[in-house]
Amino acid sequence: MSTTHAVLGLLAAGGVQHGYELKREHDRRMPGIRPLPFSQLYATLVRLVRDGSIAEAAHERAGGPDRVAYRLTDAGRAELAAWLEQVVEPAPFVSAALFNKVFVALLASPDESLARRYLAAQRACHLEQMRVLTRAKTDPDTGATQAASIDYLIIHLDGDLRWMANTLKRIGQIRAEVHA
Amino acid sequence: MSTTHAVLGLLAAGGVQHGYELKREHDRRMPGIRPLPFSQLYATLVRLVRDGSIAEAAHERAGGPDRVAYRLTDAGRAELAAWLEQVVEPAPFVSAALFNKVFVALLASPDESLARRYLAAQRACHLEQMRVLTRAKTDPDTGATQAASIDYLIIHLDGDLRWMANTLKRIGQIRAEVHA
DNA sequence: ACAGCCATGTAACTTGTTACATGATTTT
DNA sequence: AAAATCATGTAACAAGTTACATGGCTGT
Repeated sequence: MSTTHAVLGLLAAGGVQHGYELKREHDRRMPGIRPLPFSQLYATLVRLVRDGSIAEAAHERAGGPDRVAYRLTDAGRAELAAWLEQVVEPAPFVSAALFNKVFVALLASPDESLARRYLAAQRACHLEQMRVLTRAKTDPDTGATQAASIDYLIIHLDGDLRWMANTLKRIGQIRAEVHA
Repeated sequence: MSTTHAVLGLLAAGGVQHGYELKREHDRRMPGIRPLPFSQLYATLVRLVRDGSIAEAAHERAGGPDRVAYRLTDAGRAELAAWLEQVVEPAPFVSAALFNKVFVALLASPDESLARRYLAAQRACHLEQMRVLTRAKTDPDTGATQAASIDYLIIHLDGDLRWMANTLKRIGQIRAEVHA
């Protein structure tokens, strides 16, 4: 879903491009987003062509391997515009590994010691990652894009830490409910 | 991944159980986690049997349709314990629809107005959801488990809002980098 | 008789992951 | 001559989504 629209966005920004170039530009222009694997990119391109959002613009063999260039179709441009007009609906449910583990830990063990132990270990891990990211943020060759992504990670890491602290306080009550 | 271990956890807690009951207990004991669709549950059970983490314990036809009861194997118990010992490694990359949209909006439009417009709309949507969740949290028949999940959602919604505010301030700089 | 819950599944599809296959050109 | 980079893909699998198929039992 996000890969799809990232590709549409890149084509909108850069005009016509072939797969390899799209991958490179994706990773270069949006550091902080996970690098796009070729296999996924090529699969996405096939789907986008099938769905009519993009079309082959040219086959070149310009002093090298074949390259297939793609262009946005009108349908693709419309699709992209529509996606950008829509807000992301906040999920009514939590889907985070962290959260799941606490509950499964409470289920799996009769007392709450396992959950406490897990929360303590996870806290240490999060704190360490906070330190790493904080250092990376102050690095002189971190651009605004990188900084925005580090910001995002730090904010949510901090959110997790606060949630874990809250949860630890009420772990006994939660345990009782889960085992009810 | 989380469904898998949720099922193992339920079997560890309940000793039991057949598919239907696992689904019911999953949803009842862990409100705040997305209700588990039957189709996904049954697919998960097949995988777990294949991988040796669970085994069929009994086929009953107790005054009703056939039920296939499952039990944890030793391998399953070990797998569950190992999973609970591991902390969740914080992701080095952002993967959030919110984040992606801002960058795609900057790519797709020559100026930053689209990104600004999106951020404003998303902010309104997030604030509204915050209001809904805050109300739900103070509801008298919200238990500790529900409260923990609402807490998680509110904290991360708030994180998003702070990130969006930060990002809005530096949107010009980011735009420049993305188009470089 | 019919609705609704109990219980198990299949099928088709999307998105993403990891690993591998193929071959050409450019750089060292 | 070897290594890196350019370029395109396939295959298999994991996890999750939506929709549909099947049939028995229970309560009104």
